[in-house]
Amino acid sequence: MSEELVAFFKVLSDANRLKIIGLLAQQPYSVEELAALLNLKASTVSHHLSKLAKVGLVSAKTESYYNVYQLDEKALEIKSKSLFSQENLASSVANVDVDAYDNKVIKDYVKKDGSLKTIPAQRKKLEAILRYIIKSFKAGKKYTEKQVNEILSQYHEDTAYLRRELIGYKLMKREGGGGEYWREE
Amino acid sequence: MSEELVAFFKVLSDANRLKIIGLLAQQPYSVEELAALLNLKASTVSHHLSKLAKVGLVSAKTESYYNVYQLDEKALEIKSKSLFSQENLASSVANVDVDAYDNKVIKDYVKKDGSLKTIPAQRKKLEAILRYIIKSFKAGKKYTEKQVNEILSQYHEDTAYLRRELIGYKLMKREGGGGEYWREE
DNA sequence: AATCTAATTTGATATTCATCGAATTAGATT
DNA sequence: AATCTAATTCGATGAATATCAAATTAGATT
Repeated sequence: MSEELVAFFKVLSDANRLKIIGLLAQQPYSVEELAALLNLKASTVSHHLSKLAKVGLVSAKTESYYNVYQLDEKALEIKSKSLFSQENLASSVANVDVDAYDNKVIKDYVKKDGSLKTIPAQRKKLEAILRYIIKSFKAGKKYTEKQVNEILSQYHEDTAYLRRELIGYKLMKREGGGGEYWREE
Repeated sequence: MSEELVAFFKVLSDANRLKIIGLLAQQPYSVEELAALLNLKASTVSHHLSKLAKVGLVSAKTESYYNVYQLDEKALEIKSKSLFSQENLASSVANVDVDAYDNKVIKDYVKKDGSLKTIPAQRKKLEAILRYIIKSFKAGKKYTEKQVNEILSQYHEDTAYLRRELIGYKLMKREGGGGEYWREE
């Protein structure tokens, strides 16, 4: 899907191909004429035209000796309107592993036994670790501070710091003074 | 002018840059995060981002350690709407010599004394030669057949053929039986 | 002040691709 | 049938560029 979009942009990312589109927007031309107009060899123009044809922007009509190429203005209009549609933007990231960053950070900071080597100082890395830790809490369930500390102690001895940051980054919530905690959804 | 358009397409003709745009369309990211998400080195991502920034599609905000990049959606929308505007199509051909084909044909068929080596058999080349010859006639002036032949004889002895083709291609017009000719405008 | 960290820049490498000339193909004219 | 002509395909070459590693820069933390 996304490959198609890349291919489309690749085809248009050449000055001579853009000139061909501009010329064909005025009137149809044969390969030989385009070659003379662009100061290129016919073989080169043929090469460009085949790329343009492959994405459906131009088409050829055989006229006695000549292959007369014309612009498909409909295709151009349709393509240009949908280029950055929600659909295309989404498809471009379809194969991206959205957890790659978190996984990388977890790999760097979590030991084989599941505990943390250290608590990362960098904000974004800390966030990733906190997102990892919060999974140990069931959504909807209420925990006492003691229970919270017990779970966090699997990760690091500084449970108070982890608890505070979980709340600071709004991954966990606390009820007034009652000492009740729960995972934010 | 046209160079700008080529540059824009060049920037977008890379799969990883499109992925970056897709990702930034969802939320801002730091270079490091993008590198992890795309499975690339930070230096490579930095390189891509600088190209995207150069055409105004993304911009960076420094946040403590991080350079957090965001998509400029306005710029994206504006650009995408005007990509194939009449203006851009015209500017792409601004530097094209529209007479190049005719000149090439003339160079191939006209001797130094101004007469034709031969009359080209190919339709498109004949047209170019006829467009060249018709310049010897003043617009608006009426000519007798004898006068027409005299002018055409500078180019080739087969004046009847040239005369017929000039009329066939509607470069010249003839009044009924009266034998009056004039150049079409 | 000294040390870290993320980002950028630089240099090198490998790949992609525009261009040309030569060979081939497809069609038309004689 | 034989000969032209335009177009395409093929092979080679040189230029552009995506990528990485290493060095450098800019800022923040301790």
